[in-house]
Amino acid sequence: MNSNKLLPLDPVIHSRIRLGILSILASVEEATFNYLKETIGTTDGNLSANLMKLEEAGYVAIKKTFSGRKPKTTCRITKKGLTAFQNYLQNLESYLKFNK
Amino acid sequence: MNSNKLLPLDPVIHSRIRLGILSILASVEEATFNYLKETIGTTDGNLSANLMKLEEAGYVAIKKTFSGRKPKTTCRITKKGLTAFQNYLQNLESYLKFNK
DNA sequence: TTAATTGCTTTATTATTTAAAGTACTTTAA
DNA sequence: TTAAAGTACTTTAAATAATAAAGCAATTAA
Repeated sequence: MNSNKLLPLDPVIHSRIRLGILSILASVEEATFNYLKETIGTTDGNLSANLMKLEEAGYVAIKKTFSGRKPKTTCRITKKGLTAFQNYLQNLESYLKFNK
Repeated sequence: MNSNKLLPLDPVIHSRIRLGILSILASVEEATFNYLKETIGTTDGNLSANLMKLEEAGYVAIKKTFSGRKPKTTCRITKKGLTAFQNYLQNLESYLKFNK
């Protein structure tokens, strides 16, 4: 038995949408709103709200520019976000490898 | 790039408490209320409510007996619960191994 | 015998998620 | 050229869920 306590999971990260956002941003340098939406498989409103939550936590940086004449939202993970994400993954292991 | 779509995560399982319950029960044959409570690190009320949710979903079976003269709640994962849990873990990999 | 403890469940508060509607344009087509 | 449809989001409101606090029915200890 390697583990007998489960570690806490950062509630800012432990939501399907936000976990998805961070998983993607941890591997991809930066991503657009639409890329995130399609890859995660969610709605505009849900993604918008969850991005704001991650931004408030300082886990992602959101850049608003224009692509031609259309608004464009680009997101990247911050250093703080990456650290938090890595810590989340580490704690998650206590669940996945319980008793292993 | 191995993956470019994130798979859905069963909402009955994707909660810290319920994920903890299933992680433990998947490895331990059966567990008492208190063992779960201490291992997960939660309160009585929270554990009680989440166990009921898992029971309603048919993911865990709850047995109520007496240990001497005191009530005792013992939980085990059902076949349906194990299948759902394994599926959850498989889908979770699409997050953990994104772009890997 | 009364106070504390155990082993839960129930209720109420707060937070989160989801869906729907709204805003501010841009593009296409009549 | 203007009306309709589309894009790219944000905001609001409703449904769900999580957490904390209070409650209950005993048992055990002082």
